Amino acid sequence: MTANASAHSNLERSLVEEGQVEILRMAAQCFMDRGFASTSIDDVARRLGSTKGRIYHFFASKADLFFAVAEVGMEFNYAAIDASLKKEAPAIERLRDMAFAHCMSMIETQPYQHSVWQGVEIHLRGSTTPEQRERLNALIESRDRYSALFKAVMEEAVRDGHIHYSDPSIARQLMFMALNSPIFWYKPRPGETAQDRQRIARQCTEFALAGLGDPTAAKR
Amino acid sequence: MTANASAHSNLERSLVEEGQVEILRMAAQCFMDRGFASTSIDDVARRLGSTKGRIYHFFASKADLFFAVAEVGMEFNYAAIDASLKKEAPAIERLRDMAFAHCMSMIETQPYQHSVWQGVEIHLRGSTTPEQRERLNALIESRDRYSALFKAVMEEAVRDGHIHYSDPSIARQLMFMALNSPIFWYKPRPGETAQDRQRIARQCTEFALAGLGDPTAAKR
DNA sequence: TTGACAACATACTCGGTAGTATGTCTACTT
DNA sequence: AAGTAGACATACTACCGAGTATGTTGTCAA
Repeated sequence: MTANASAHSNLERSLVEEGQVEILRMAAQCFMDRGFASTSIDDVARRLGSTKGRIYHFFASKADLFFAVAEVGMEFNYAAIDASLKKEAPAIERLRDMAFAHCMSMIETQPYQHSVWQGVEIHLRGSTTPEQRERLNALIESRDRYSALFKAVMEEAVRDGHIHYSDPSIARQLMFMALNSPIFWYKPRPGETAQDRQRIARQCTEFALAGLGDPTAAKR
Repeated sequence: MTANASAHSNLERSLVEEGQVEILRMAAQCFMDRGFASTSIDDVARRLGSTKGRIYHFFASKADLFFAVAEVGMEFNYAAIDASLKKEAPAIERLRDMAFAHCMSMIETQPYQHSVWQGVEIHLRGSTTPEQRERLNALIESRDRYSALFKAVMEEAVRDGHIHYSDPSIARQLMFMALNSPIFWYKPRPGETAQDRQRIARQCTEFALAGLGDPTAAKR
């Protein structure tokens, strides 16, 4: 817990000026709890024990704040899978590591990831103002690049004969769905350890790998 | 398509007075496109080519309309898996049929199911007024009973040694996540046939079954 | 034919919320 | 010591959207 938590904090600090970090954290919590549309700036301010003024001093608009949260969330993900991605190992092994790391990121930065999800959903429905559209497109692009990292490794694992499926794009959707699912149902338990979270991520990963046709998956 | 579409229409007609059906359909579309919170009653009215008056004549509030949509959605699901549930066959076979039928229901009544999902999410965040709370609890209860139908069959299949996993509740979450996922990424294609949708549902089903540890799954 | 009611449309109220304008205090510079 | 700027708080505006109150029109019963 301490290792990852501090890693996240460092990343947060590197991305935004100190002082905005707390705002982002509380905003992410609110967006997860009530959804973007139902969250008022005053809600976030209340959670901060401050007022609107503080938020609007740093962020131009509600959408601006939201995108900041989502972008930090994506940074978490890139950082999480980085080591596994570069590892020298068979594709199937890299894929498993990336999947696990991704899933752990979903669990340990859940509020941020929930905002990322909402951003993607908003994009799918297509309802946005022209100005926010650009920022949203950038987020989606980031998400696509991230997804492509998995795509490449998956294709390699298919060539190696370790996984197989009919429609690759659907397969990726299903894999991410399994790995992302803790976003929706994970709830930190009092007295929970890092091992507990790892067990969750492991089961999600094995489920996903097995779903992709890896015969060695879920044999535990 | 015609068979299922008419089945849905019949169910819709049996559940609500004729004339409300069109309202429910358009409302479901709006809720899917913009989300519950961002959908205004005027949006729904515009989609209907009418005004607020028509909607408020039949539904007491926006929340009332939403719950009506979600409840019809759940009725679709119960109806969809009914035949598979009663079938005389090994548990693993019933499970596969139920999973497939459920997934098809997600695809073919997508807007309704998206509302069901949102309802569950709203419940998870816990933010609602006391009055709507009761109606929401009923929806969640319906969802839980529905999930329990799968739980029973899954336990039987485990006893038969056809599937296996560590945490049953997580396993069920993951299975539903895979089966429900078309809610989010399915988009009807022009000129699409019922077979196309079945192919999608089949891949989701095989992914889910394989994820649950069924060694015969995804062997196609 | 006339009333009564269902199925809407029109016109309005009113609260909540995004965004703004302005004030205040502190720290730091020179 | 005075000036400046950052980091907020306070007070206000303007609008949007849920809900309501009140028409209007067609239909059907008696």
